[in-house]
Amino acid sequence: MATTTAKRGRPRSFDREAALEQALRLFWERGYEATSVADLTTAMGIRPPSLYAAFGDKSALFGEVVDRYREGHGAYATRALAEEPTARAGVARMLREAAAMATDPDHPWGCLLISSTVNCTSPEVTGAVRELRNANVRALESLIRADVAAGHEPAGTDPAALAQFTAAVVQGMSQRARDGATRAELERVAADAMRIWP
Amino acid sequence: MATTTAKRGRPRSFDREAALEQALRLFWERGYEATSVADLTTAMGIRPPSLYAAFGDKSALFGEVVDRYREGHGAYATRALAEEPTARAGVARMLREAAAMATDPDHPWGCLLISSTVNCTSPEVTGAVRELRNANVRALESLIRADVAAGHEPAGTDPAALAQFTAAVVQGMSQRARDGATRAELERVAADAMRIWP
DNA sequence: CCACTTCTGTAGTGATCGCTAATGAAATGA
DNA sequence: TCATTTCATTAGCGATCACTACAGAAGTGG
Repeated sequence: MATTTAKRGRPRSFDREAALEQALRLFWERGYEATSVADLTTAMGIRPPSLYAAFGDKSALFGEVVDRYREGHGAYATRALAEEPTARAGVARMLREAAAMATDPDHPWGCLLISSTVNCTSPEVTGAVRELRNANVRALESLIRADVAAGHEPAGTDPAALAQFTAAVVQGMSQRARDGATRAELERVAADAMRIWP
Repeated sequence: MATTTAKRGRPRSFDREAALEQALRLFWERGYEATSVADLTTAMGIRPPSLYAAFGDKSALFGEVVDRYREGHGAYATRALAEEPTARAGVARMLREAAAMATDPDHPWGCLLISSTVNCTSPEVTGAVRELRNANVRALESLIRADVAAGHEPAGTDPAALAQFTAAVVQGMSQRARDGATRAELERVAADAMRIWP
């Protein structure tokens, strides 16, 4: 198979990445189901057939938005857990950065993975995003467990409980941000949450 | 004005309270906007004109549902804070009971006030329920502050921070319940959360 | 009985939902 | 040049949205 770099046919007349970013903002702000295709095409500056040709359908577009979010605005969490020397330090940094991200005035408040499919009648879409959240909880639990096994955390550290508690706090912080809580308030919540670690 | 107990005209042929309960279940499960009037009339066993005659419109029906929820399934929180001798004991009981309520298999998971208007395009409905949540946070802060002033809480107790932290934990527990967290897991979260109190 | 009031069921309203057929426009390959 | 390929536009698909006009049914007061 020769890799044909030259493209046939009429080239796309809009910036796919820029359009995707507009879709991300809208889904982040309003959620999956409350964002209509008409809303999307208006914000993206294209007509419905262009959206369907470039992205498939609404749920596929949302899937790309979720991927983009996880690699962009949401990547801080994975980075914090991966880069800090201990699980405890990673969680502390993640919570601190979550407070900043969730209240950043440059984009919608809260976390897209947490808020965009709360009221969604599509089991596929709801289930897929829920599974991402629950996988994050399991990954955090594994990270803490590995850290305990390596002797980096004190005895009495309960990986499952700490992961579940951290998940509840993060998801609660997202909701509080959407309700208008400030960055300072959420940073205080994050700092308080760390005090339950042994 | 004489109070006419006898009703004129054709009497209503359905149980208004039972119909309201069915609407509550549906709004709790799916949220405000994702629940259609057709869904509601089917669950309530009535036709649209009966719904509109008895409840006004969809948002007014939701308003009655919210009131019913606050006086019913959601009343445990106010009761816990009012009946326990200290704010600390009240919050501990509220969190413990929240874990049980949010995972009760007899009704939808989570908290209706927290989850039913996350993705809602009506500013009136969204704002009204958000204001109820934020009023609860302020009331909790006042309760803790009064308890501190009365000398029932140790020095160093920060009413605003504790109220915000508790709100985040409760709202996070609701989300975790909708994601499938068990009662035992959430009771552990609740118990852990109480450890940040001085 | 009749007149009056209120509720119920039928059958819609216009608007919006996600999505697409058909046609013309803009690029490439030969 | 000209056929081929791909995209953009117009226009509209059937389904569903929240909501209601209308007429008949079921009660009360006289």
